[in-house]
Amino acid sequence: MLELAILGLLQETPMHGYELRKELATKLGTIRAAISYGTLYPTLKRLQTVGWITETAADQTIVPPMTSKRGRVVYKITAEGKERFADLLAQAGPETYDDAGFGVHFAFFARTDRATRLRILEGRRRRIEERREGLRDVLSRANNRLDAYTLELQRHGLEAYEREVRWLEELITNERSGRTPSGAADSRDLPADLAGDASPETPRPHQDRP
Amino acid sequence: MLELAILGLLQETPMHGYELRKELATKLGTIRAAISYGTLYPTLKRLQTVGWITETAADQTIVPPMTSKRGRVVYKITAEGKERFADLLAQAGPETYDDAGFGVHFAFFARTDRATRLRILEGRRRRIEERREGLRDVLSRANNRLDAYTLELQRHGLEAYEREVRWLEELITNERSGRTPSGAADSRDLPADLAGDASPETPRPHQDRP
DNA sequence: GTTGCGATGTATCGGCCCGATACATCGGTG
DNA sequence: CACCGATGTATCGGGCCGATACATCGCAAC
Repeated sequence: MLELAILGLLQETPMHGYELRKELATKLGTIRAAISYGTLYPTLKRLQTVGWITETAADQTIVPPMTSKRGRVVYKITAEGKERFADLLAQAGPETYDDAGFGVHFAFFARTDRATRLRILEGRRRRIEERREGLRDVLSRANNRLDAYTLELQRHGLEAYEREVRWLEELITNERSGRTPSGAADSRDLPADLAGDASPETPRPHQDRP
Repeated sequence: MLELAILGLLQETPMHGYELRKELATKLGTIRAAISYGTLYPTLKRLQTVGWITETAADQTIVPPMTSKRGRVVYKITAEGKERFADLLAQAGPETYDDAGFGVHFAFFARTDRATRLRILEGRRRRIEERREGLRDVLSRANNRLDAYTLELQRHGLEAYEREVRWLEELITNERSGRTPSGAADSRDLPADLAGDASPETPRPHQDRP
């Protein structure tokens, strides 16, 4: 799942690990607080060995600091990596509907075609509905087996599920009626490769120091 | 964190692994969907080696099935385990305030004294407030750097944080005014072992459905 | 001016936890 | 009696986290 997020960000622009972590944090903020380096670097290494990203020496002309020794490492997505990213975005397995998986997929919906978006939203809704029903069963059946605090916890969780289902329903309706959340361009018309140079009103996905 | 939950359940009654998993699921339903056996059994083993629980052969007189071969294993909490459970419940570290940690602690609030409950609720509130502020910063500062879907994801996450803070605030107010969610007995007076049967009356802290 | 501190930056290690898998028994129903 | 779903115990590979270590840069305080 993290692999997908990394490929997605590197598709926008090459970065080094530290930047990647920050971008990941703002992009997925609500989904995963902040990715650990103990996760990030091994994952980057893994992505290199399978050839989806490459490691390039720091671009000295643009970014002077860290001149010697253990210099910065800039990661860049490969052509094969772009293919894999597209594949991963399009194909939705069961892990696409859990909290982390759904969040990452959703964060890249601007790069996903409408059919896939709908499929994922509906899969997610189904997943949450299942959890909601399970919780309702517990609450109705085991009402006197649980103490008040535990019940309150369940009640609060149930409310959160109900709210999420409503949210998903709204998104699904919007998708069906052709509207994206607030007018983002539909990805069907995108060049499939907008790599480094950002779209007009999407200024610098990331601002490097002047 | 899982250790705490296991000790808590075994304090109510001895169980074998399969039961434990089910009880865990209903008790923590909203927190962690269902604990994996790949987590449960190693954890039980670990708890045995440190001496907080013991493994006893299945009680044949009561539970006849699984008569031979790889029989059921019933786990029971030890005296030291009870002490550790009390310690873990009372002392709140940083991990007490993350999603999993808070959920487990909350699920055993009926066994926690009021001062500790307040401390934990306030710590959790602070934690969520921090996340909320971070998210607000992202949303206000990077409004034009993110696409509509990502923004929608953040907005939804922000709303969830705001809702949780309100929920916590309500719980804190209730605690301060001496009311537990619905009148569960304060744990100071409990016999430390109330096993299976629950509180007689379980009204709603928060009234909702008819 | 140098000292020290906070932000930037790369990397590893132990450990928790998950999903997949394997194996075995028990209580039914066809 | 054959099968099947629920019950039950257990391991393995791998993802991810928190703690930790180490190095550089920019800057402000002394």
